[in-house]
Amino acid sequence: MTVRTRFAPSPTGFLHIGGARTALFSYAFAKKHGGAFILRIEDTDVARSTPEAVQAILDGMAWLGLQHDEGPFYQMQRMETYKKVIQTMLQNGTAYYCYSSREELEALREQQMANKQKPRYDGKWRPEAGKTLPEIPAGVEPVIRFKNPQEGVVAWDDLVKGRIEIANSELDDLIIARADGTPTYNFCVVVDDWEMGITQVIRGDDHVNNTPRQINMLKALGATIPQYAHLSMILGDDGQKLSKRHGAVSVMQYHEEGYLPEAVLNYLARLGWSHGDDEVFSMQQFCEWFDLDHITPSAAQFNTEKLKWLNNHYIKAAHLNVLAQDVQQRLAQLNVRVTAQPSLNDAIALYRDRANTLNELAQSIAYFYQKPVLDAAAAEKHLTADIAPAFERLKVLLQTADWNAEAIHAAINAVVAEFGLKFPKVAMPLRVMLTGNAQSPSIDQVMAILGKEEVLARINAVSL
RNA sequence: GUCCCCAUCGUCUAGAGGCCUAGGACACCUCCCUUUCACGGAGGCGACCGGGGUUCGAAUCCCCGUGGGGACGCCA
Repeated sequence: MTVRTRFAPSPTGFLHIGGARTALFSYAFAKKHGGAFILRIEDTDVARSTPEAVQAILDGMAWLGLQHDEGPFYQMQRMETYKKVIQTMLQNGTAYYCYSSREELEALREQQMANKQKPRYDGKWRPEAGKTLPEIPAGVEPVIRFKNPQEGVVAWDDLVKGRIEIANSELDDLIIARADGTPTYNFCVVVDDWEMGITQVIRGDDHVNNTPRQINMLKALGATIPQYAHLSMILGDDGQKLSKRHGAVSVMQYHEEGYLPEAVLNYLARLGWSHGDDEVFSMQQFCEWFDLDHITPSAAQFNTEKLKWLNNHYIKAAHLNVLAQDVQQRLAQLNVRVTAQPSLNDAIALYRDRANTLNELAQSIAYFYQKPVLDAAAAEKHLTADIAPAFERLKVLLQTADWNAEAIHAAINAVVAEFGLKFPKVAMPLRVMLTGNAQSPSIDQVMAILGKEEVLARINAVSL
């Protein structure tokens, strides 16, 4: 059978890191088996779903390059299908109307909690052979409930967690359609997974408890039961659960902060999945290697430091032109206008090794295009009066030097020799005058890129 | 409270009963490279939650405990 997986987010917020990993694994599983990856938007919660969130999810998926083969399907556009199925269930007795009010149910729940019982529907309106149902109250719009079996167990072999068995006595009759007639999540999922021919449901393990209910409904509909793989959750850097209030960030924020999608993808792939000792691999390699057997069942803590390390790796490996295009925009955001000279590509080539993010890269090379602000501590330490004579001489030599790193290096060396200094005694002040900082790549290379005119201007701007 | 799940270095993980003196990666520390800072290279520190079984042999299997997490919505 052809593999068909799906990613089914609800558009109530941005695509966060946990959702992105779920999507990645679903995508990779489909690719690995030559199957289809389907995107389905679960927007049946009309009150909380927004078109902005839909767009945010689409943007996030696009940035990561997780392209779906089918969809996006929107559940709100499939109402007729759901209603048809509900009618069938009402007719064959696997679903029924329930007139219990919200207040009634709330009171029931509280009472059960007080008695240290698991809160659940009491089955008041559940039709049974020989049972007389209460009189239908006036003015109450009924909900529709699924008539869950009361005996036996539901079991499945979870592809990540192994066999899970839950007694039907633990389950109650869940609502499949609201009083206003709109179907609810658990029901839509069942109908969609069934009709869309999903073969492996790969999702977060907060859905484990929904699985037995869904299986029961699938059985009631005579549908084929897909396989399930429940992924454990991703914790924040601090080990705390990620939530909207705490730590959860959009994948697009990683874009804004200067992470490459390759790095995020590679990092996410290794969060909960492994292929021996392999750490760095391409998306293509991942899709060839991916399997459900090597997914860890336990929760994983996000580690930004490792993400940065990977991002640095991909920055070092990226094509210069691709980096230049991106960095130019980031510089523009910093109000730095990139000019033809100094060469942006050269500046990036010089700095990429030390940048963990593209933002860092942009910031670190901004001084090529705008006068540096001298770091006070560095200036005090290195811009001392005693080197003034050496710099007078250096200016003369630079004036006539061929403008390449070797010649510049030779010029500095000549001054160093002439004044009996050590190389850093000249290099460090130069560093501060030209870049504003005490750290930079080889100063001769920096100078070569900056250009003779600008180098001399910056040296002259400092009075020793 | 009830049900379900989870448990190897600080973090991500390898590990499918002997290959484990528990391997790799990030982080951290030391040294090398060096013109500073990085990059790179070489080392180092550092873990099988506890207790019982099963077995000739257990990080790996079973049970109990402990700890963590999830679910219990007319949310998804």
